[in-house]
Amino acid sequence: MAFSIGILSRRAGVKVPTIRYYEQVGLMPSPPRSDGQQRRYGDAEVARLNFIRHARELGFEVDAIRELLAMSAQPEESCAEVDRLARRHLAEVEQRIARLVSLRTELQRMVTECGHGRVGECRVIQVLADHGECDHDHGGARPGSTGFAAA
Amino acid sequence: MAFSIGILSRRAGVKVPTIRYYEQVGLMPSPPRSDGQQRRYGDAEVARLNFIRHARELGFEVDAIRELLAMSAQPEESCAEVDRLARRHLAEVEQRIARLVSLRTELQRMVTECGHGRVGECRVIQVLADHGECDHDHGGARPGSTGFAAA
DNA sequence: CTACAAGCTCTAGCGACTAGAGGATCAAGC
DNA sequence: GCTTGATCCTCTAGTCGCTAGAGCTTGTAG
Repeated sequence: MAFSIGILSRRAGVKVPTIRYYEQVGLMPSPPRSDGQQRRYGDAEVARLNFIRHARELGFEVDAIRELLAMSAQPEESCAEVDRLARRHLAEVEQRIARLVSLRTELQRMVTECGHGRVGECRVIQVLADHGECDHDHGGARPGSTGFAAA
Repeated sequence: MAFSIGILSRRAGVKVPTIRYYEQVGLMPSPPRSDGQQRRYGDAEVARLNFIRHARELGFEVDAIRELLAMSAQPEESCAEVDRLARRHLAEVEQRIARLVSLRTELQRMVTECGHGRVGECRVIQVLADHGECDHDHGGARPGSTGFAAA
């Protein structure tokens, strides 16, 4: 019935130090201890940890999971808050996708324009160097030199 | 000709503490100092910092930027390495997009299936709770309770 | 009863910054 | 020349979600 943190780890697919970390940040309860101060868990903790793991896999932050867990303890309440949290997270994921997609576009343009010649004519380097707000030219850089290479 | 870190900050669009951090990790050179030990920069540093900022905006890691900067100092070399770095980064971005897209799908499914009733019947909570490896039932949870809610 | 695996606490590290304390310096105005 | 206030300096610590390791104790199987 009562089992160790290692067993819990295997049953829920979460590493032992991570479980202790979750306890520290208040996602998991402080469980009862054995005579020698070792943590003892039951099936409810497996379920809770699975919930946490799945929420993390979906990209929810620890703070959000704390709220989701608190809400799931109030099954008679309206789920409007749960819905709001999930929608907000969805919106964040969509923003990150949009941003990454535009990064991908620019990266693709860079690598397809690269003529595979020398660094001095490399499109990748040029794009990285040219995108700043250097609207006035800083003068005498020879072609093929970015002029800032000394660290 | 020689200007302060604050001016550099404004010209390159990078915050002052970030510039000092870049110096610490070797992306920016240790510049000459004034009599009172304040950093003095020139135009080359503006260009270098713009390069760094743009690479960061494209999601390159600091280690990769260090390599890109070193390569750009060798304009006669082949740009094969530059190309390799950019392509590897592109592949990482594509992986992240793929992962986020599948997250988005699951999140969308969750929120559209939510009936906006009580938490106990909320699809969002159910999906989070059910996805684990709890293939055998943990017994007597009343309908509407996840059975792990005590922290 | 002895190994030794697994547990414990505590501290520090990752990446890329950001924030703040507490003090020095610089440039401009009078 | 002097004062003011913005800017600069170094140093430490915090962010997030873990992960790694040291050094010690406990549990369990043979």
